[in-house]
This record gives sequence, structure tokens and C-alpha cells, in this order.
Amino acid sequence: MQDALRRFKADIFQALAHPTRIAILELLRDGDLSAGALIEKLGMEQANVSQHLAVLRAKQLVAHRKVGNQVFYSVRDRVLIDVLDLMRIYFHAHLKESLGMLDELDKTQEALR
Amino acid sequence: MQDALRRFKADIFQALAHPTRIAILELLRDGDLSAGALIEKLGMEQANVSQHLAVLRAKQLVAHRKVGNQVFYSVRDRVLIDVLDLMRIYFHAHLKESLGMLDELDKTQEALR
DNA sequence: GCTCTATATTACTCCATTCGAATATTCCTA
DNA sequence: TAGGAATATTCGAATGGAGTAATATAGAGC
Repeated sequence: MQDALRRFKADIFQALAHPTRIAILELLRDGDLSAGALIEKLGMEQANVSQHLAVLRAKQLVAHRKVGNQVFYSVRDRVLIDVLDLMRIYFHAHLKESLGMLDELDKTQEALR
Repeated sequence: MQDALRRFKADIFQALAHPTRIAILELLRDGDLSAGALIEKLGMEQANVSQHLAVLRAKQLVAHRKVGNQVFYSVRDRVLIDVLDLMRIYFHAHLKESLGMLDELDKTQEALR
């Protein structure tokens, strides 16, 4: 049972473990977006984005509703946003030591979010 | 740059995306433990645990110090524990819909942590 | 220095994830 | 109902992650 909980957590983290999927969740932070809008904002292949959305859907991190031709996605639980926010604190605290990007980091604080 | 940051985040989540590594972090929740102690508590192969520790070390999620023959591990940032706690909230909210374990869930509330 | 214990690393195999390309599905509109 | 737009799914190739077994390293004590 303990173990099932850990598998569950691991699954969620697995779903979060891709730059594109993180980007998607961050884009959905302030409200719904259609798949098309996501594709445009991400500037990536339609099929690729759609596959990542499928992962997020499978793990139930996002909800989706059809509106005519389009499909609108949203973050299913604000707690996920809280997790991302907490991780942002972590990232700010440790990015410098973790990567060799000190210079760029200092120069582009605004890029951090 | 945005992208490098997201890759960094994804890497951290990737490191968290395994039940054994989550178990390790939870075991380290209340203080340092030696690799041997972790192996014993986890009841897993030495090499296997050591590899998972290597992942956590590589991503800098844990700190380690040598004491004679042994190596003691600790969580490098409490924020990670907070994240795991948040995930528990998420778990409680969604497990029923997410997994097919309704019955056990209701019967073993105390096992939840 | 030799041996024992604790831990890490390597090699190999198996399974999962990722991407692009092509194809399928669904819904709208003429 | 045919065509077009939006989105999803499938396939194959490449890459990456996980587990086991075997081997290597490092420190302690004799």
C-alpha cells in the first residue's frame, strides 16, 4: 500500500519529467487553452504536442473538454501548480550549483519562472 | 534559456520518477542514514539501491558524507519533502479516480502517509 | 601489507519513452 | 454529404532507464 502510493507519486513525477510537458502546464497555469493554441505557443510539431497531451491526460494531470472542433485543456488540480511553484523555489536555490550556467543566469533573471 | 530551465526542471522530476527513489527520500525525511541502513530498510539489492543513490546524487537531490567505511545520505533541501507532502494531498484527492484501489483505500486509511 | 566490510561502478539485457511521418477521427460548414 | 480544419493515433527507429550479476574501490583493523 505504501508502495502503491509511491508508485502513484512516481507516475506523476514521470509525467512531469519532460520539458515540453512542463511548458504545457505552465502555459495552462492561468487558464484553459486549446490544443491548437498550445501547439502555436510551443512552436512544435502538432503530433508531438498531441502525444505529450496524451501523457498528461493518461496520468490525469489535465482535464479536457471539447468545444466544437477544438479541445480545451486545463490543469486538473491546483495542487499541481503549487508543486511547480515549490519546485521553482528549489530551482532558484540550486540551479546555479547544478548547472554551468552561472553567467546567463545572472544576466537573465527575468527569464526565470 | 527558458528551455534550459525547463530541461533542468524535467531532470529533477525525472530523478523523482521512481518509487525506490521516493522511498529513499522519505526514509531520509527525519535525518541522515547510511547507504547500508537504506539498503536494509528498503530490503533491496545493494547494487540496485546504490544506483538509485547515484541518480539522486547526480541530480544533487541528496548530500553525502563519508564516515570511515560508510556513506551517509541526507536530503539536500527540505523543499523536496514539502513537495512529497503536497503530492500526498494530491493523492488523497485523486487516487480513487486514478487507480482501481477503492476498497483497500477505504479499509486502510491509517496506512496512508 | 592483507583481509574484511561497505559502497560504487560496469556490462549486459530488457522494457519504456521520444520523435517524425503518415494516417485516422471528429466536427463544422458549404 | 463532401471537404476542410483541428486533433488524435499508430508505426518504426533511436535513445534512455531499470534490474541483475559481476567486479572494482576505499577504508578499518589486524
